[in-house]
Parts: sequence; C-alpha cells; structure tokens
Amino acid sequence: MPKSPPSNSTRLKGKIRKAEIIASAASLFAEKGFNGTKTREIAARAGVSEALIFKYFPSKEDLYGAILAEESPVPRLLSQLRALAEKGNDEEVFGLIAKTIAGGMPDTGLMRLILYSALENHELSQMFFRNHIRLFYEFLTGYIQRRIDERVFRPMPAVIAARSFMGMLMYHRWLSELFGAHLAESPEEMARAFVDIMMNGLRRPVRRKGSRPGTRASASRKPGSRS
Amino acid sequence: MPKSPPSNSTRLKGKIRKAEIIASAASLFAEKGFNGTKTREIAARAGVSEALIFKYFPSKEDLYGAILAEESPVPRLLSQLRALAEKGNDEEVFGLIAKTIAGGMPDTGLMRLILYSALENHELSQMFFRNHIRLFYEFLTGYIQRRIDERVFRPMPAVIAARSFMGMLMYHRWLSELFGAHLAESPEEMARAFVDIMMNGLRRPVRRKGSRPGTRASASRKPGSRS
DNA sequence: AATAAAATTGAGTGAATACTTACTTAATGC
DNA sequence: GCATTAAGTAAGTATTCACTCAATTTTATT
Repeated sequence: MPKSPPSNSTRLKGKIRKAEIIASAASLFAEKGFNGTKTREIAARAGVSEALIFKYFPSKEDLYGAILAEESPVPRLLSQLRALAEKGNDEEVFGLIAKTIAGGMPDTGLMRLILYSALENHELSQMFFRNHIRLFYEFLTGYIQRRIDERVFRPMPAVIAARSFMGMLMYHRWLSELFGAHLAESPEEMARAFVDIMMNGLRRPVRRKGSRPGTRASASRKPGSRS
Repeated sequence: MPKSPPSNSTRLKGKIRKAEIIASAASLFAEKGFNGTKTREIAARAGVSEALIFKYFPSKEDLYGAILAEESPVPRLLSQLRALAEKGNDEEVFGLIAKTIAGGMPDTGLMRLILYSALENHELSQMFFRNHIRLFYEFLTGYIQRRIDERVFRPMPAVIAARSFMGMLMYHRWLSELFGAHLAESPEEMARAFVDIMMNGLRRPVRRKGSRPGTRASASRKPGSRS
C-alpha cells in the first residue's frame, strides 16, 4: 500500500495500554487510596510490567491525575434533567435525580475515588467538583429558584434547598456503602420517600387556619399569598 | 508513709505520654489517613522518640485502634435531645440537631478520621458507627415514629425521614469542609432553613376538604399545573 | 528482507518506612 | 543508699517503594 496515513487501527495500541493502566489504577485508588496503592499492584492488575507504567506516566502522581479523563454520569443526567425541566413537572425532575442516585449512580468506585481524593487534598477532587458537581448544583439551584419565583415553592435560599436534597441522597449512599448501614427499603421506595419529603418541604403550604399553639408557624411567608 | 496507694501524680506519667501520643497520632491520621501518616511524624509531633511509640503500642495499627477511646459529641447531644423530646416541640428538637451539626460538631478532625477509617475499612469506623451514630439514629427514628403515630407527621418510613434530615446536615458539612464549597449563609441561617424544609416535609398538611387519614396521600397531586 | 520505531520488560537503585535492640537516665520503694 | 523498675532514646535492620536503565521483542514501513 502506498502512502496511506499512518494512523488507523494499529496506532491505537499505545492508547489502549494506557487506558488499561488508567482503569486498573482507578479501581485500586478507589479501593485503597493514593498512598495505599502500590505501583506494583497497578502493574499486576493491568497485566503489564511495572516499568511500562513509568513509560506512559512520568510518576504515580501523573497517573493519578490522568484518571480525570474518566467519564462521569453527570453530563448525561444533566441533559435528561434539562429536558424534564422544560415541562416543569417537579416530581419528575426531583424523581429522576433521586432514582439515579439512590439507584447506584455514581458507582461506588467513583464515589470512593472522589472521597479519597478530597481527603488527601489531591487536585482530582477539586477538578471533579468544578467540572461536574458544580454544574449540577447550578442547574438544580436555578430550577428551584425558578419555581420559587413562580410562587410554586416557598421563598427560601434556593442553594440551601438544592444542597438539602442532594444531601438526603448522597449521604444515604455513603451510609449504605461506606458504613454498610443498609436499609430494608428498596432504592425505588427510598427515592419516592426522599422526593415526597422534599416536595412537601419546598412547596407553598395550603394555609392552615389554626396551627397548634406553642409551635409558631415556621416559615416566614410573604403576605398576599393566594393559593 | 505507710501503705498508701502507690498512685499519685508522678505515677501517671506513662498514661500522660500515652495520651499525648494518641492525640498526636489522631490529628495526623485525620489529616493524612493511616497510610499517609508516618510513625516518625507522630513521634515528632508528640515530641518523643520514635522508639517510645513502639514501647506503648506494639504496632502502628494498635495505635490507630487506641484512638477509639476519644470522646464523641454524640452522648451529650443525645441527652439534651431526650429532654427536649419530652416536651414534644418539634422545632426545638430538630433545631438543636441542626444547630449542633451546622455549627461545627463533630469537629473537622473527627469527621475526617472517621471518613478515612471508613474508606480504609478499619474497624475504627465500624466501632464508632455502632457506638455513636447508630444510637443517635435510633433516637431520631423513634422520635419521628412517635410523631407519626400521634398524627402530627405524615405516615412515612421513619428511618428514611431520619436519614434525610441527617443527610441534609452532614452532607452540607462535608461539602463545605472537604470540597471547600462554602456557602454565604451563616450556620444559623443554614440550620433554620434545613429545619424549615424538614418540618414542612414531615408535617401532615392541613386540608380544607376532608382527606382520609392513614392512606398514603403523598405524591398524588399534580404539581406542574399552575397551583 | 531489512530497517526503523514502538512496546515491553528483568533487574536493579537509593530513599523511606515500620519496627528492634541495646543502652542510658530518672524516679520509686524500703 | 541502693536495688528495682519505668521512661526514654540513638542507632540500627530488613523490607518495601517509586522510579530507572539497558536490553529484547513486537510491529510497521519500504
């Protein structure tokens, strides 16, 4: 064959090895953290020699940083949510988030990886936070703010509401998977209950005529609320 | 002096040193995890020689385990809560929890220590979970169940409600302290907003028309159709 | 087939690290 | 005073770790 372009299938081999090494490293870092993972183990799991790792990555730190390229479930979830948000059906928007997270996404490995990274103060976690988590919060906070402006949700700091909801979901995952504190309820039941609590917590209540004495009506409500 | 008991001030010296070593180790393990902390650093921070550490603790693992003796803020909070719970004022019960946790308890060091321990699968975290966190959840779940039975809260799985509330609070702390995602709001504002959302999320909504109590009345109402 | 280049490795290396040993110094009991 | 014991350490040791280097095998090109 004449001057065909040199790149085709075969040229990928290096990249493939590199990706294999990254995958092995990611799973080990997720299990044992940066300091707990030895380069020898990474090599063994990837089925290559230790030396090859340092051919592709100048140092263990660099290998750790390369894991960033891994995909995250956030963008996909986010695009689904934006579609749902158009329709303005709160139960569906919050329900999708709840089902996604209570249902096991992001997977345990990624969660552990990010947590380790945060504890060890590696830039990996900061990067992931900025590029994925932050985007997600901006969406959710924006959505909640919109619904507050539309007088569907009660007035409150939208960012706190967003954090509250995510807290319910993520902390539940962490308790289950980090501390083994599993509950009897199925992920679907959990998701339904979380959404249920959150919706009632956010929505403008039907005005009570006489609330019990002793408990002051909690929320500062704007006067002139119809509903 | 006759047979006076041998213990007094000087005889304590060993215990004091031991405690100093444990404190130094605890702060370092909280900062860098088990694998990230070197015995030389522990010795330096405690102001003793490395060899002395191994005089008191057979191994680094044993030293790690000894940190268990540290006190936790849970028992004190729990006894305050039991008193408040007698009076049955929900805002105060939930408010105290929220203010305690949003206000910085348990401290960052203990939180990091437990998290590291959970990730590294050390028994420290399991022990802490059983002896402290679990007790707390049992109280909170019991309280919520009582209020459901008293028809103040809506029917729902009490354990999920408890987990939801703690999730709001703990996840907020973790985001703030692990990822540096601080919010502008003060801890008091945060606590108030969390309690506000939770109270509205839990309480039985007052309906003008008759609604059948006892049956699940949760997520039946369509939200998107302009209030 | 010959050559160049890329992929891969066995066998190290120096620096750390958890833990030991053999020793000194200080306090206590009688 | 003086033996006994506790507190403390300097100087190791064996091992492990991240990383290197020289050499070999595999693949691509002409």
